[in-house]
Amino acid sequence: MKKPTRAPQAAVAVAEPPKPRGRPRSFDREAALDAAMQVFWEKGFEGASINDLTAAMGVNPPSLYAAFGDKESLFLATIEHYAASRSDQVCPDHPTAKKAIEAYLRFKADILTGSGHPRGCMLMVAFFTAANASPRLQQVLAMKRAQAREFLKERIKRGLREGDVPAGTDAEELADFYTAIVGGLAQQARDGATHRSLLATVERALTLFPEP
Amino acid sequence: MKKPTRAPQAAVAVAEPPKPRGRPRSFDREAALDAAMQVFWEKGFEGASINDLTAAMGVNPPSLYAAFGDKESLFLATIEHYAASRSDQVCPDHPTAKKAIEAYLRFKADILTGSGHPRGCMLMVAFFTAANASPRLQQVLAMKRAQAREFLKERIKRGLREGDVPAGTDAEELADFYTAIVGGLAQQARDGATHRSLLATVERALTLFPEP
DNA sequence: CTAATTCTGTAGTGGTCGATACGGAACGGT
DNA sequence: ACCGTTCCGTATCGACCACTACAGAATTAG
Repeated sequence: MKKPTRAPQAAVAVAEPPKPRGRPRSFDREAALDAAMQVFWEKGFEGASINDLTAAMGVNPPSLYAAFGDKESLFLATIEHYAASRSDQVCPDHPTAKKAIEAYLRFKADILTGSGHPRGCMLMVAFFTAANASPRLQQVLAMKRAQAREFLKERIKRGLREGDVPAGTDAEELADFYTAIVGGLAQQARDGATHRSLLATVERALTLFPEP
Repeated sequence: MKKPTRAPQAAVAVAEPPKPRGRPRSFDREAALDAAMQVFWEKGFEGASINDLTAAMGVNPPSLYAAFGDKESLFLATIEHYAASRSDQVCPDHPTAKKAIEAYLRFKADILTGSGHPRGCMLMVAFFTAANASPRLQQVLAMKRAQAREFLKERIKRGLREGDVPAGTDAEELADFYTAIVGGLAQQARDGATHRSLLATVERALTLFPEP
């Protein structure tokens, strides 16, 4: 992607933008994206109107459309923003599958009841509020859900290879179980459950993780 | 509510309707309600338009409004129809709390993946698609959710009294856990999970039901 | 029969939806 | 200074939303 040729005087700054020519944008794109994420997180995809979004972002409709495209593109951008800042933050360097999944569940419980943003999981809200959306959007959301399940499954499989998960364990089935736990936590968090209540369910669910 | 006085000639038929006077309704109210339920179940409250509903019910808008009131009233009627025909069908005569909850979970798994209606739990779809709805509607939905949790909690408490649940068991916490399981099952079913997969999760979740 | 009543279908109502046309403002290049 | 470019704010656009006015059809009461 990088063309080493043609670098006129930019000897120092590599990522320097080539100075856009027209009138500069009067708002912070990342801040506006974060505001849009909060609206979608709270009201869902179909439940959030352009009016809601522009009000929260402090931007007029033409600026929104110029910066992000249509409503669906903006939503996809907020999904990536959400995944990058929340969903994909699990560090993978836990010694055993059980510890990795414990960390994953605790991390989820933290986010689901965290302050400074709406309750529950944005991807789950999106899932249930995109029934009339385009197949493209539904496909992206389905992929995100499948990724979460895949993360659990692959970590269990690695535990099987490394011996910290007893042989004969059904990785698919165990991943399904903990995926269900995460889904249940997300729903209860949306319903107003406390962080403490979620952690209790996490603890209980972890007690039946198979050990050698 | 009943006035024993003034019963002219209705000696035999007690529930006989007093023969309405105007033009008779040209559609079956229960069938229309069931069709509306399917639409709301699939698309959610905000996602289902009056157009979708009238098309599925085979009825024109004025007939819909005359028979059910506004959209929210129709939705509340479908919620009751759903609860009466699906959610409230658990027979309570199981000898132990574990068996009762096992039956409850298996029954949920059956409904969530049943044929002849959309996947997943209508109440959960309603929950996530009523963010902009009236407080009255949100309150009704919250009550329905609380009832499900209460059913589990009370059955566990009864098990504690009758001795089939070991003393010291935290009924609140255990009920929260199985409520999360049900929520997770509902989400996975909506996502296309098989009945078999759901049953596997149910089996796994039941293995950590405390026994004396 | 006529009158009263209740439902049905047509054809809309005002309001909000997502998305835009347009003219002026703010910038860099020359 | 002047021009091309890009963004901003106003003021919409047609489409769809939940909902209904109205007139005629179907029934019962008398």
